[in-house]
Amino acid sequence: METKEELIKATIRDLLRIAKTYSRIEQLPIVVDEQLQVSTKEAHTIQAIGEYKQINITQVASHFGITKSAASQMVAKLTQKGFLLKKQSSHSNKEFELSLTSLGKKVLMTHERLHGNDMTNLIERLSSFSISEITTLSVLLDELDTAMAECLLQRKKDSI
Amino acid sequence: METKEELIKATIRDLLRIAKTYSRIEQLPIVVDEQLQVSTKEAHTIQAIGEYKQINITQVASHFGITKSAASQMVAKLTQKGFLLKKQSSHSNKEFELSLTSLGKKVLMTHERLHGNDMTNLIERLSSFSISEITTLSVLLDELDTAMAECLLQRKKDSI
DNA sequence: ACACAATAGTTAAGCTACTTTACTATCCTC
DNA sequence: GAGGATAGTAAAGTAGCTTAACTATTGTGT
Repeated sequence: METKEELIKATIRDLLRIAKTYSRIEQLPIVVDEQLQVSTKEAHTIQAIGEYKQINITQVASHFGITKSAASQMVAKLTQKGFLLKKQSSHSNKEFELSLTSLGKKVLMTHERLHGNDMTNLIERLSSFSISEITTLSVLLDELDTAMAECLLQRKKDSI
Repeated sequence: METKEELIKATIRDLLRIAKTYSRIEQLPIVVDEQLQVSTKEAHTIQAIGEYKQINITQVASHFGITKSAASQMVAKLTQKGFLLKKQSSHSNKEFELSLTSLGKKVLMTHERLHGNDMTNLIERLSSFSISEITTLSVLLDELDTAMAECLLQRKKDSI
Protein backbone atom coordinates (compact mmCIF):
# COMPACT_ATOMS: atom_id res chain seq x y z
CA MET A 1 0.00 0.00 0.00
CA GLU A 2 2.68 2.41 1.09
CA THR A 3 4.83 1.82 -1.97
CA LYS A 4 1.92 2.14 -4.36
CA GLU A 5 0.95 5.53 -2.95
CA GLU A 6 4.57 6.64 -3.16
CA LEU A 7 4.71 5.50 -6.76
CA ILE A 8 1.53 7.41 -7.54
CA LYS A 9 2.84 10.54 -5.86
CA ALA A 10 6.11 10.39 -7.76
CA THR A 11 4.22 9.93 -11.00
CA ILE A 12 2.01 12.92 -10.32
CA ARG A 13 5.08 14.99 -9.58
CA ASP A 14 6.46 13.93 -12.97
CA LEU A 15 3.26 15.05 -14.56
CA LEU A 16 3.33 18.40 -12.82
CA ARG A 17 6.92 18.94 -13.86
CA ILE A 18 5.91 18.34 -17.48
CA ALA A 19 3.04 20.77 -17.06
CA LYS A 20 5.42 23.37 -15.71
CA THR A 21 7.90 22.89 -18.54
CA TYR A 22 5.07 23.10 -21.04
CA SER A 23 3.84 26.38 -19.65
CA ARG A 24 7.39 27.74 -19.74
CA ILE A 25 7.63 26.78 -23.42
CA GLU A 26 4.28 28.43 -24.03
CA GLN A 27 5.54 31.65 -22.51
CA LEU A 28 8.46 32.07 -24.89
CA PRO A 29 8.09 34.60 -27.71
CA ILE A 30 7.71 33.31 -31.26
CA VAL A 31 10.60 34.17 -33.54
CA VAL A 32 9.28 34.58 -37.08
CA ASP A 33 12.50 35.86 -38.62
CA GLU A 34 15.45 38.11 -37.74
CA GLN A 35 13.24 41.20 -38.00
CA LEU A 36 10.09 39.89 -36.41
CA GLN A 37 9.23 38.44 -33.04
CA VAL A 38 5.79 38.24 -31.40
CA SER A 39 4.82 37.62 -27.81
CA THR A 40 2.94 34.50 -26.74
CA LYS A 41 -0.25 36.46 -26.17
CA GLU A 42 -0.01 38.06 -29.59
CA ALA A 43 0.63 34.67 -31.21
CA HIS A 44 -2.32 33.09 -29.43
CA THR A 45 -4.65 35.88 -30.50
CA ILE A 46 -3.42 35.54 -34.08
CA GLN A 47 -3.94 31.78 -33.84
CA ALA A 48 -7.53 32.15 -32.59
CA ILE A 49 -8.35 34.59 -35.37
CA GLY A 50 -6.78 32.32 -37.96
CA GLU A 51 -8.69 29.34 -36.67
CA TYR A 52 -12.19 30.73 -36.22
CA LYS A 53 -13.39 32.44 -39.36
CA GLN A 54 -15.13 35.81 -38.97
CA ILE A 55 -14.57 35.88 -35.23
CA ASN A 56 -15.38 39.22 -33.59
CA ILE A 57 -13.81 41.02 -30.64
CA THR A 58 -16.34 39.82 -28.07
CA GLN A 59 -15.68 36.25 -29.18
CA VAL A 60 -11.93 36.76 -28.87
CA ALA A 61 -12.55 37.97 -25.32
CA SER A 62 -14.64 34.97 -24.32
CA HIS A 63 -12.24 32.58 -26.06
CA PHE A 64 -9.45 33.72 -23.77
CA GLY A 65 -11.62 34.46 -20.74
CA ILE A 66 -10.59 38.11 -20.68
CA THR A 67 -12.65 41.31 -20.79
CA LYS A 68 -13.92 42.80 -24.06
CA SER A 69 -11.77 45.81 -23.29
CA ALA A 70 -8.60 43.72 -23.12
CA ALA A 71 -9.51 41.96 -26.37
CA SER A 72 -10.21 45.29 -28.04
CA GLN A 73 -6.83 46.63 -26.98
CA MET A 74 -4.97 43.51 -28.15
CA VAL A 75 -6.79 43.51 -31.50
CA ALA A 76 -6.06 47.22 -31.98
CA LYS A 77 -2.37 46.58 -31.34
CA LEU A 78 -2.20 43.63 -33.71
CA THR A 79 -4.08 45.59 -36.38
CA GLN A 80 -1.75 48.52 -35.99
CA LYS A 81 1.23 46.17 -36.31
CA GLY A 82 -0.18 44.81 -39.55
CA PHE A 83 -1.13 41.27 -38.49
CA LEU A 84 -4.91 41.70 -38.60
CA LEU A 85 -7.67 43.17 -40.73
CA LYS A 86 -10.73 44.65 -39.02
CA LYS A 87 -13.59 44.67 -41.49
CA GLN A 88 -17.08 45.94 -40.69
CA SER A 89 -19.29 42.88 -40.41
CA SER A 90 -21.67 42.27 -43.31
CA HIS A 91 -24.68 41.74 -41.04
CA SER A 92 -23.98 44.40 -38.41
CA ASN A 93 -22.49 47.87 -38.12
CA LYS A 94 -21.47 47.38 -34.53
CA GLU A 95 -19.35 44.29 -35.11
CA PHE A 96 -16.06 43.68 -36.84
CA GLU A 97 -15.01 40.57 -38.71
CA LEU A 98 -11.39 39.86 -37.87
CA SER A 99 -9.03 38.15 -40.29
CA LEU A 100 -5.32 37.68 -40.81
CA THR A 101 -3.19 39.68 -43.23
CA SER A 102 -0.46 37.78 -45.08
CA LEU A 103 1.93 38.85 -42.33
CA GLY A 104 -0.50 37.44 -39.75
CA LYS A 105 -0.67 34.19 -41.70
CA LYS A 106 3.11 34.03 -41.72
CA VAL A 107 3.14 34.31 -37.92
CA LEU A 108 0.46 31.64 -37.67
CA MET A 109 2.44 29.27 -39.88
CA THR A 110 5.60 29.80 -37.86
CA HIS A 111 3.75 29.10 -34.65
CA GLU A 112 2.21 25.95 -36.10
CA ARG A 113 5.57 24.82 -37.43
CA LEU A 114 7.08 25.13 -33.97
CA HIS A 115 4.23 23.11 -32.49
CA GLY A 116 4.66 20.60 -35.28
CA ASN A 117 8.36 20.21 -34.48
CA ASP A 118 7.58 19.66 -30.82
CA MET A 119 4.90 17.16 -31.74
CA THR A 120 7.26 15.22 -34.02
CA ASN A 121 9.83 15.13 -31.28
CA LEU A 122 7.30 13.81 -28.75
CA ILE A 123 5.87 11.27 -31.20
CA GLU A 124 9.35 9.89 -31.84
CA ARG A 125 9.90 9.52 -28.13
CA LEU A 126 6.68 7.61 -27.66
CA SER A 127 6.80 5.39 -30.73
CA SER A 128 9.09 2.88 -29.05
CA PHE A 129 6.27 2.03 -26.65
CA SER A 130 3.60 -0.52 -27.50
CA ILE A 131 0.05 0.36 -28.47
CA SER A 132 -1.27 -1.16 -25.26
CA GLU A 133 1.14 0.87 -23.15
CA ILE A 134 0.11 4.06 -24.86
CA THR A 135 -3.54 3.14 -24.49
CA THR A 136 -2.99 2.74 -20.77
CA LEU A 137 -1.31 6.14 -20.68
CA SER A 138 -4.23 7.64 -22.55
CA VAL A 139 -6.79 6.21 -20.12
CA LEU A 140 -4.79 7.40 -17.15
CA LEU A 141 -4.39 10.85 -18.60
CA ASP A 142 -8.15 11.06 -19.16
CA GLU A 143 -8.62 10.25 -15.53
CA LEU A 144 -6.12 12.92 -14.53
CA ASP A 145 -7.69 15.40 -16.87
CA THR A 146 -11.05 14.95 -15.18
CA ALA A 147 -9.46 15.32 -11.77
CA MET A 148 -7.61 18.48 -12.86
CA ALA A 149 -10.76 20.02 -14.27
CA GLU A 150 -12.48 19.32 -10.95
CA CYS A 151 -9.62 20.94 -9.04
CA LEU A 152 -9.91 24.02 -11.21
CA LEU A 153 -13.66 24.30 -10.69
CA GLN A 154 -13.33 23.78 -6.94
CA ARG A 155 -10.62 26.42 -6.65
CA LYS A 156 -12.59 28.89 -8.70
CA LYS A 157 -15.61 28.36 -6.47
CA ASP A 158 -13.45 28.90 -3.37
CA SER A 159 -12.08 32.16 -4.69
CA ILE A 160 -15.44 33.89 -5.26
CA MET B 1 1.26 2.42 -38.23
CA GLU B 2 -1.23 5.11 -39.04
CA THR B 3 -3.45 4.23 -36.08
CA LYS B 4 -0.54 4.12 -33.65
CA GLU B 5 0.62 7.59 -34.63
CA GLU B 6 -2.94 8.85 -34.30
CA LEU B 7 -3.16 7.26 -30.87
CA ILE B 8 0.09 8.90 -29.83
CA LYS B 9 -1.03 12.27 -31.12
CA ALA B 10 -4.32 12.05 -29.25
CA THR B 11 -2.46 11.07 -26.10
CA ILE B 12 -0.09 14.01 -26.40
CA ARG B 13 -3.04 16.33 -26.88
CA ASP B 14 -4.49 14.92 -23.64
CA LEU B 15 -1.23 15.66 -21.93
CA LEU B 16 -1.10 19.20 -23.23
CA ARG B 17 -4.68 19.79 -22.12
CA ILE B 18 -3.71 18.67 -18.63
CA ALA B 19 -0.72 20.99 -18.71
CA LYS B 20 -2.94 23.88 -19.73
CA THR B 21 -5.46 23.17 -16.98
CA TYR B 22 -2.62 22.91 -14.48
CA SER B 23 -1.21 26.27 -15.43
CA ARG B 24 -4.68 27.80 -15.17
CA ILE B 25 -5.00 26.38 -11.65
CA GLU B 26 -1.57 27.75 -10.83
CA GLN B 27 -2.62 31.21 -11.91
CA LEU B 28 -5.55 31.49 -9.52
CA PRO B 29 -5.06 33.59 -6.40
CA ILE B 30 -4.79 31.83 -3.04
CA VAL B 31 -7.64 32.57 -0.67
CA VAL B 32 -6.34 32.44 2.90
CA ASP B 33 -9.50 33.70 4.57
CA GLU B 34 -12.30 36.22 3.97
CA GLN B 35 -9.93 39.11 4.64
CA LEU B 36 -6.83 37.83 2.90
CA GLN B 37 -6.01 36.79 -0.62
CA VAL B 38 -2.57 36.56 -2.23
CA SER B 39 -1.59 36.33 -5.87
CA THR B 40 0.14 33.28 -7.30
CA LYS B 41 3.44 35.09 -7.59
CA GLU B 42 3.25 36.26 -4.00
CA ALA B 43 2.37 32.74 -2.84
CA HIS B 44 5.25 31.21 -4.79
CA THR B 45 7.73 33.67 -3.34
CA ILE B 46 6.43 32.96 0.16
CA GLN B 47 6.73 29.25 -0.57
CA ALA B 48 10.34 29.53 -1.73
CA ILE B 49 11.29 31.54 1.34
CA GLY B 50 9.51 29.05 3.61
CA GLU B 51 11.27 26.14 1.96
CA TYR B 52 14.85 27.34 1.71
CA LYS B 53 16.12 28.56 5.04
CA GLN B 54 18.07 31.82 5.11
CA ILE B 55 17.56 32.42 1.42
CA ASN B 56 18.60 35.87 0.22
CA ILE B 57 17.20 38.15 -2.47
CA THR B 58 19.68 37.14 -5.17
CA GLN B 59 18.79 33.49 -4.53
CA VAL B 60 15.08 34.27 -4.79
CA ALA B 61 15.82 35.89 -8.15
CA SER B 62 17.73 32.92 -9.52
CA HIS B 63 15.18 30.46 -8.12
CA PHE B 64 12.48 32.08 -10.27
CA GLY B 65 14.72 33.05 -13.17
CA ILE B 66 13.94 36.75 -12.75
CA THR B 67 16.20 39.76 -12.21
CA LYS B 68 17.48 40.74 -8.77
CA SER B 69 15.53 43.93 -9.22
CA ALA B 70 12.24 42.08 -9.63
CA ALA B 71 13.01 39.89 -6.62
CA SER B 72 13.89 42.94 -4.54
CA GLN B 73 10.60 44.59 -5.44
CA MET B 74 8.55 41.47 -4.67
CA VAL B 75 10.32 40.94 -1.35
CA ALA B 76 9.80 44.61 -0.43
CA LYS B 77 6.10 44.29 -1.15
CA LEU B 78 5.71 41.08 0.84
CA THR B 79 7.67 42.56 3.72
CA GLN B 80 5.53 45.67 3.69
CA LYS B 81 2.41 43.49 3.71
CA GLY B 82 3.69 41.63 6.75
CA PHE B 83 4.45 38.20 5.25
CA LEU B 84 8.25 38.38 5.45
CA LEU B 85 11.07 39.37 7.75
CA LYS B 86 14.24 40.88 6.27
CA LYS B 87 17.07 40.38 8.73
CA GLN B 88 20.66 41.49 8.13
CA SER B 89 22.70 38.37 7.45
CA SER B 90 25.02 37.19 10.23
CA HIS B 91 28.00 36.76 7.91
CA SER B 92 27.54 39.79 5.66
CA ASN B 93 26.32 43.35 5.87
CA LYS B 94 25.25 43.44 2.27
CA GLU B 95 22.93 40.45 2.42
CA PHE B 96 19.57 39.83 4.03
CA GLU B 97 18.24 36.59 5.43
CA LEU B 98 14.61 36.24 4.53
CA SER B 99 12.11 34.38 6.68
CA LEU B 100 8.35 34.10 7.11
CA THR B 101 6.33 35.91 9.76
CA SER B 102 3.46 33.96 11.32
CA LEU B 103 1.17 35.51 8.72
CA GLY B 104 3.54 34.32 6.00
CA LYS B 105 3.48 30.83 7.50
CA LYS B 106 -0.30 30.91 7.48
CA VAL B 107 -0.25 31.69 3.75
CA LEU B 108 2.26 28.89 3.17
CA MET B 109 0.11 26.40 5.05
CA THR B 110 -2.98 27.38 3.09
CA HIS B 111 -1.13 26.97 -0.17
CA GLU B 112 0.20 23.59 0.86
CA ARG B 113 -3.22 22.49 2.03
CA LEU B 114 -4.66 23.35 -1.39
CA HIS B 115 -1.90 21.38 -3.11
CA GLY B 116 -2.50 18.55 -0.66
CA ASN B 117 -6.18 18.46 -1.53
CA ASP B 118 -5.40 18.35 -5.21
CA MET B 119 -2.84 15.62 -4.62
CA THR B 120 -5.32 13.52 -2.61
CA ASN B 121 -7.86 13.94 -5.36
CA LEU B 122 -5.37 12.82 -8.02
CA ILE B 123 -4.10 9.91 -5.92
CA GLU B 124 -7.65 8.65 -5.46
CA ARG B 125 -8.20 8.78 -9.19
CA LEU B 126 -5.08 6.77 -9.89
CA SER B 127 -5.31 4.19 -7.12
CA SER B 128 -7.75 2.04 -9.08
CA PHE B 129 -4.99 1.33 -11.58
CA SER B 130 -2.45 -1.43 -11.08
CA ILE B 131 1.13 -0.86 -10.01
CA SER B 132 2.39 -2.01 -13.40
CA GLU B 133 0.10 0.37 -15.21
CA ILE B 134 1.28 3.25 -13.11
CA THR B 135 4.88 2.23 -13.61
CA THR B 136 4.30 2.33 -17.36
CA LEU B 137 2.82 5.80 -16.99
CA SER B 138 5.80 6.89 -14.97
CA VAL B 139 8.30 5.65 -17.54
CA LEU B 140 6.39 7.30 -20.35
CA LEU B 141 6.18 10.56 -18.48
CA ASP B 142 9.93 10.51 -17.89
CA GLU B 143 10.40 10.13 -21.60
CA LEU B 144 8.04 13.03 -22.27
CA ASP B 145 9.74 15.11 -19.64
CA THR B 146 13.08 14.70 -21.37
CA ALA B 147 11.53 15.58 -24.71
CA MET B 148 9.84 18.65 -23.24
CA ALA B 149 13.06 19.84 -21.66
CA GLU B 150 14.74 19.48 -25.05
CA CYS B 151 11.97 21.47 -26.72
CA LEU B 152 12.42 24.23 -24.18
CA LEU B 153 16.16 24.39 -24.71
CA GLN B 154 15.80 24.36 -28.48
CA ARG B 155 13.22 27.16 -28.41
CA LYS B 156 15.33 29.22 -26.10
CA LYS B 157 18.32 28.84 -28.39
CA ASP B 158 16.18 29.86 -31.40
CA SER B 159 14.99 32.99 -29.65
CA ILE B 160 18.40 34.46 -28.93
C1' DA C 1 47.45 47.91 2.39
C1' DC C 2 45.07 49.80 -1.07
C1' DA C 3 42.88 49.97 -5.45
C1' DC C 4 39.63 47.70 -8.23
C1' DA C 5 36.48 44.29 -9.38
C1' DA C 6 32.74 41.56 -8.01
C1' DT C 7 28.63 41.00 -5.40
C1' DA C 8 24.09 42.36 -2.92
C1' DG C 9 20.62 45.19 -3.01
C1' DT C 10 17.78 49.32 -4.39
C1' DT C 11 15.48 52.83 -7.22
C1' DA C 12 13.43 55.00 -11.23
C1' DA C 13 11.37 54.71 -15.45
C1' DG C 14 9.16 51.99 -18.80
C1' DC C 15 6.69 47.89 -20.76
C1' DT C 16 2.92 44.33 -21.40
C1' DA C 17 -1.21 42.64 -20.53
C1' DC C 18 -4.48 42.90 -18.06
C1' DT C 19 -8.72 45.24 -14.96
C1' DT C 20 -12.64 48.52 -13.81
C1' DT C 21 -15.41 52.18 -15.07
C1' DA C 22 -17.54 54.96 -18.08
C1' DC C 23 -18.70 55.99 -22.37
C1' DT C 24 -20.68 55.85 -27.63
C1' DA C 25 -22.94 53.50 -31.29
C1' DT C 26 -25.86 50.10 -33.00
C1' DC C 27 -29.42 46.71 -32.78
C1' DC C 28 -33.55 44.42 -31.19
C1' DT C 29 -38.04 44.21 -29.17
C1' DC C 30 -42.49 45.45 -27.62
C1' DG D 1 -39.81 55.04 -31.41
C1' DA D 2 -38.39 54.32 -26.42
C1' DG D 3 -35.62 51.46 -23.74
C1' DG D 4 -32.71 47.83 -23.00
C1' DA D 5 -29.22 44.69 -24.63
C1' DT D 6 -25.03 44.20 -27.28
C1' DA D 7 -20.38 45.59 -29.60
C1' DG D 8 -16.72 48.12 -29.15
C1' DT D 9 -13.62 51.85 -27.26
C1' DA D 10 -11.05 54.97 -24.08
C1' DA D 11 -8.97 56.35 -19.77
C1' DA D 12 -6.91 55.32 -15.67
C1' DG D 13 -5.00 51.99 -12.62
C1' DT D 14 -2.52 47.52 -11.34
C1' DA D 15 0.87 43.50 -11.20
C1' DG D 16 4.95 41.91 -12.36
C1' DC D 17 8.29 42.14 -14.89
C1' DT D 18 12.66 44.68 -17.53
C1' DT D 19 16.84 47.81 -18.15
C1' DA D 20 19.87 51.13 -16.45
C1' DA D 21 21.99 53.58 -13.10
C1' DC D 22 23.08 53.78 -8.58
C1' DT D 23 25.07 52.76 -3.40
C1' DA D 24 27.22 49.86 -0.20
C1' DT D 25 29.75 46.14 1.01
C1' DT D 26 33.30 42.35 0.36
C1' DG D 27 37.10 39.93 -1.81
C1' DT D 28 41.47 39.77 -4.55
C1' DG D 29 46.04 40.86 -6.68
C1' DT D 30 50.12 43.00 -6.37
